[in-house]
Amino acid sequence: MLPLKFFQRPAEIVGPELIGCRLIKRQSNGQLLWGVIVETEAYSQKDAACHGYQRRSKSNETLFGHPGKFYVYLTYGVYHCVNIVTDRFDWASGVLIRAVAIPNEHEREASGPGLVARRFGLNRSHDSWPISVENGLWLSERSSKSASNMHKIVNTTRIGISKAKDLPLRWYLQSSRSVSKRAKGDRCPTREKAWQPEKEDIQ
DNA sequence: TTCACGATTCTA
DNA sequence: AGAATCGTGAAG
Repeated sequence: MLPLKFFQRPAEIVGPELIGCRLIKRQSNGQLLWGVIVETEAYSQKDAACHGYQRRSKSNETLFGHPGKFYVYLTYGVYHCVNIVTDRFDWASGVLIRAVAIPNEHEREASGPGLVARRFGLNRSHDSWPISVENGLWLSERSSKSASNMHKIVNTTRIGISKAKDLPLRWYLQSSRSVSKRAKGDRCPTREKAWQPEKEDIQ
């Protein structure tokens, strides 16, 4: 379990460090569903693309709250997006989880924020949930073997927004085929070369 | 009450 | 490239 301290830092610091960490959910049948985070984006109050930009409301309240919680919202009336609240109380900021690589599942099963939420069964009812093992929904650190510092992390601009689109606040694991959209000129690795999570990654 | 707009995904 | 889809916030 990642310590609270981890989240009590600016989103642009937490964003890239979340790459390689695991998203874990205890399902109703008792089984663990988990995957490695391979793509993230950072948002904070000072940037125009952030939900908390100059506007506090019922729907984005969690983003202004304490770090270490999930901020889940509905977009396009259809898809849910999962965020991690970061930094400090009363300052809207968070990291959007854009893609997760799940062992023994299709590469693109959770390739995109809406698909991540769908696969993990997350929706508005999970909004403001603390990240904790007790709640059955948490994050764990990078494994020593898996996606980590020895893998290249690409830093590029965010996706699907109209405002502040030039800020380099998106990060992804270059060697993963589960990344939703790659930066211009970055070719998707072949299955042979690509990194992928393995069962042994979990402790 | 009305209207425009998405932190998206899927299909052509 | 374009449509689908609906909750939310701002305007009238």
